[in-house]
Amino acid sequence: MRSQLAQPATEVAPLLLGARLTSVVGPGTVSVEITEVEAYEGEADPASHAWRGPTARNAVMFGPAGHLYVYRSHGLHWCLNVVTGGVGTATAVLLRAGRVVEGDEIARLRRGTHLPSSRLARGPGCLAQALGATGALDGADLLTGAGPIRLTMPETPPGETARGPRVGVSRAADVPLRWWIAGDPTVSAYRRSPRAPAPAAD
DNA sequence: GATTTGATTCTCT
DNA sequence: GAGAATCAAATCC
Repeated sequence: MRSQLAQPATEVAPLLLGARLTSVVGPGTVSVEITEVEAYEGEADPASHAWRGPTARNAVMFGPAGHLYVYRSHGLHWCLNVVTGGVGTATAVLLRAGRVVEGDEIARLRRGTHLPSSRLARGPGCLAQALGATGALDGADLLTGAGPIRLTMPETPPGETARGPRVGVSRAADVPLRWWIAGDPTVSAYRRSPRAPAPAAD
């Protein structure tokens, strides 16, 4: 499976739709089925953290595929990425949303309120929170099966998928590197970054 | 060394 | 629809 992930993020991203991410941190097991992802193409992608080259924060992205890259956004939220490509290639796939398929009660507990199931993991920060994932998991190997968090590729195609521009990025905002499962209620609504330049007129 | 921004989300108007 | 909350890393002087 690791070889499957050792491809450019743009190749791996659609493959991750329908994949299952399972965390066993804290009080119990929570599994989510990925419904929305975004690809980041490393140093060639101005929207990627790796755009300026290797740093202490993004070091994991330059490592081997199949590891988890976790970073904090706005000081509040944790965001989860699957590292793809080979060593030295800083491509990664951001996990934006998912559907809780196991550990529903635990996820609901972490999210704090009695939300409908479709909102437990809608959005990158919410997904991480539902799984109990934090910066402590940065660099974790998703494929050993022994770690606190692991990834299982889908056995069957997820059905109809859609593709469009990435959410919230201020650079390269119009590049269609986001994939999601069409019609899924857990997919977050598209919101353009307030800092992004106006979209190119037709 | 100080300043600014960010792959966000929630709440109030 | 707009603004606040809040930490760290990158950038600038």
